[in-house]
Amino acid sequence: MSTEIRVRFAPSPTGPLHIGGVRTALYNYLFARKMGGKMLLRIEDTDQNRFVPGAEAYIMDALRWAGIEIDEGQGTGGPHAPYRQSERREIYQREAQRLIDEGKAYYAFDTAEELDAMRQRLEAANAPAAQYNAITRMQMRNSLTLKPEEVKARMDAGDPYVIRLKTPRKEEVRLNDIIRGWVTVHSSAIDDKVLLKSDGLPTYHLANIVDDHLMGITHVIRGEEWLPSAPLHVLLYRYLGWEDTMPQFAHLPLLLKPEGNGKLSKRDADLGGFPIFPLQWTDPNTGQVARGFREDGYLPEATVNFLALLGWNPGTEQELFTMDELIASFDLAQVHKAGARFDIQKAQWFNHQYVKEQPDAVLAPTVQQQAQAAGYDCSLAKAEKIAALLKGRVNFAREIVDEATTIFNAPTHYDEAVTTAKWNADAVKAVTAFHDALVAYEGEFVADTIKHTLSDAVTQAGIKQGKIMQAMRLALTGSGAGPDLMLTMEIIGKDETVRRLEQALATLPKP
RNA sequence: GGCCGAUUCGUCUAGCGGUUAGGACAUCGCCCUUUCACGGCGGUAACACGGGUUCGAUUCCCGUAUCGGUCACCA
Repeated sequence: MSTEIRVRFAPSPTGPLHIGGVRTALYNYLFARKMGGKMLLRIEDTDQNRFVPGAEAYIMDALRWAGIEIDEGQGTGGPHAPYRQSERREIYQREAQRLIDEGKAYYAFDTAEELDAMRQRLEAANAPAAQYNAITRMQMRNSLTLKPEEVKARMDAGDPYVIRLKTPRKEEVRLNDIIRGWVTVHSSAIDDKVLLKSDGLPTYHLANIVDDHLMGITHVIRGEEWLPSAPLHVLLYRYLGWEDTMPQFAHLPLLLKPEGNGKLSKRDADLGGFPIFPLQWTDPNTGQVARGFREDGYLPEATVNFLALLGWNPGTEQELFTMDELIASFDLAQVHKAGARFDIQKAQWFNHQYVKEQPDAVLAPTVQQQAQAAGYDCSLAKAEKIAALLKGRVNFAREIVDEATTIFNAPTHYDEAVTTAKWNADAVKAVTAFHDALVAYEGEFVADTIKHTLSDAVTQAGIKQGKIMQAMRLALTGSGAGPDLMLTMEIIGKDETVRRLEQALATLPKP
């Protein structure tokens, strides 16, 4: 008997993966790695109506981007293939048939209209719950109420039918959730769920139990929205005779709106101006483009770190984690029970932490590309220097170029407040002296030597350096604020520095 | 509405009977810096309410309130 831990991420390919889904996948992955187990990917595409082309590929791309590795499953293969539920229909039909044969499920022929009528009738009668259950099923059209000959006749005639679970009338169903502890539900609250749809495909409830069992899943880690149907799943394991190897459940708290009520939605993302999908997604039907964390400039490491801490924490004060560190400290018992509001500011802070630690050479291509896109001429070497200068100031790599406009452009105007306050006779004298010193200077033009040249020139002119630095900055960049001036000059080069000083002297008002 | 779950600073959270209720984001102030930012230091700020249990409840139990989820031939 194997004790290997096996978990699965089982998304439905109905569109781009929601960021909450990424977190669910992440927790599964962390748990699997932590326990030395396996992470499976299964595609739950049993709803033909909701199938969206490209969604499956998107899911796999998104997981790869996040650094979540799949050990077995769709796209990877493994001993339990196929991992796409639409390709496993015979398996579900076989198990559903077994439930029928054992009297634990039955055929139902009710039409949508009949079901509607039943619910309306029950609601009108103020029934506690309008559901297809132990009581109401005897008034419906199914193999429990119809004569065997009629059931057979209908099936032979090709009448559409579903298979429903014969839920017991009164029975306590208990399950021990790893995160929440014991949860007890009375079977009367569970209705006769459809197990096999009239198109021959299973519903989630049947497919997930059958596959989890067949694939040897030991822990089901999924969103809290499944908690209400978890007792039904326990019942199914029992009826299928698999209760002794039933996986353990862990229901994760949901991601909530940044403000207001309800769970996080696409709409909140649009309103708040932040992504809700890991990768950009273009709807194949409408052509609408939804932004992604990746395209917005979030690093996968930052996104993962942010997501990991949204609902879980290690109990220590550590905030920054590599994937390996997350794996080492992850513990399902430390997952918080309540839903977490989605705070994009925190995500930005995490990104800042990671961007400033990126090697300059890694940032350089992005900077160069952004610079070129903005119409600037920028070598890779220059991009690397700019990255070094500015990466600590930004939340996103793409913002580096925004911060670098004073490097690419000579001033087109000069900040008025700074001009008024700092552009005086001493400033002109100092800028002139520095200009002249630079023209005569023949050595290497780097921050260190520039600093000395500047300092010497200004001192010789009889001026205190501190008094004119703002003016110097104004002359060179047009602004009173910005990154280190010496490094800025090094990057723009001697010729351009000299030229800008001349421009300032010629343009700024004579004090 | 029925059922299930949750409830600590504005937000993410630590806490698992006795703490000056800790950290992080955000915010404010100070320092650093020739400037801005980064960074460092510090401040403001929380146990939903009511009953129990207990020598003692943020912590355990029960109500109430509020929030969330779920009640499909969707997952």
